[in-house]
Amino acid sequence: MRPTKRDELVQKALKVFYRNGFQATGMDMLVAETGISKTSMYKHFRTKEDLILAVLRLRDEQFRNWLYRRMEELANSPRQQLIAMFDALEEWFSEPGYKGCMFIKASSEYQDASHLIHRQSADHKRMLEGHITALAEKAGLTKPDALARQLLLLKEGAIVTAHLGHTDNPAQDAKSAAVGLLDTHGE
Amino acid sequence: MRPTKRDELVQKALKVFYRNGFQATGMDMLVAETGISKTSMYKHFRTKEDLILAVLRLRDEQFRNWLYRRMEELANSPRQQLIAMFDALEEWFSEPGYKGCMFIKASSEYQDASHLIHRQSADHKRMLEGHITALAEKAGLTKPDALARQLLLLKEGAIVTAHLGHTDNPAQDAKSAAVGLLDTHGE
DNA sequence: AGCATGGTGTACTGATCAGTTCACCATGTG
DNA sequence: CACATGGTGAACTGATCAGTACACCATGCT
Repeated sequence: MRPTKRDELVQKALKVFYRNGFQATGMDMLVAETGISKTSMYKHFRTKEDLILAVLRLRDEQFRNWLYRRMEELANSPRQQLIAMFDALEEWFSEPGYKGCMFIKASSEYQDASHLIHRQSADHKRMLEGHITALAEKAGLTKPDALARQLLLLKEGAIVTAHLGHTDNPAQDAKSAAVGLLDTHGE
Repeated sequence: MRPTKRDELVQKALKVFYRNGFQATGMDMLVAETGISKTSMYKHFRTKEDLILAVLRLRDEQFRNWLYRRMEELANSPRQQLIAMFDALEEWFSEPGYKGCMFIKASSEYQDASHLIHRQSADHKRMLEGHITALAEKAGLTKPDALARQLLLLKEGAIVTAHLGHTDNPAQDAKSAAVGLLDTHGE
């Protein structure tokens, strides 16, 4: 099961969905942009929704790997890594074609909390929370779970603010706030 | 120019768009749900986009009025009002049918930063920022503009987190963080 | 050789999309 | 009375939507 057409499709569909939105992207556009035949798509995925779920799974893996790695590269101590999260975010925001968080957008387009796409987006956020909480524990901070949730509020806020684009550098605003939070959470 | 069919349409369309999303709501659904004829709609608005822009204008007015008033009702001093913003948010989040921020969703569905709908959403956030900054100034806090931006990051983060629903009480998490921030911003 | 696997291209279905057309109706005001 | 204003209903256009049907092709394994 090596690099198949299926994987190629998911990777390319990820880019198109990210650039263009989920509902706004039709299967015919996917055919045009990926060069993969519609027949083939529907052999691998029963519905468009199934394809989107696969895309979100890939994006989850991609994003978490990237963020965790980048945090480790930018700082050594767990405490500094938590802060470095916002420097990593700033890098992301300044990439050309930045269009916000795929999971926030997915939950905006598939609003119902019971919808699979919505729930899978929530799962992604939960996994992030687990990682950040663990890091806060390793840093020996008080109330690591509450702190992690607060840091992630800053992260989500920065992500949507960067997309709205009405503010200069939300990542650095979030970073300053995070530094303050870490101070009040002791050590 | 008193309560016309036009206003009625905008008010009812607001609810349908909020509940159902923008792209996912067709004009025929609007006819069915508002009881207003399609002919009439297109007499008042040249396109669906025009209608959405009118809906967003109403929502902006509605939301800011509600939030500012609620902050004043819940607290007296400017400083306490800033903190009360998060109690107001908690009330909002726990309303049945809460589906996140209409402007974040609008900018998710109309991603391009140059799109009118996207820009009008950014305008809404800018106006909020102006108000909160002024309040931070009245509270005599240091760096009121930076503080306002940070508080609003917490607000946006809480809004999307409450919609994703993977966390218990993001409003109170945000409030604790806000209290911490206010402390570091002196007085 | 035979045959399965995984892919292609094209044309189609029925539904739905935004938007238009046209004939009609109720109200109020000159 | 006449006539404008603001509304209705229903049928329509042409495009696009998700998904299907069918005939075909290339590869590789046995």
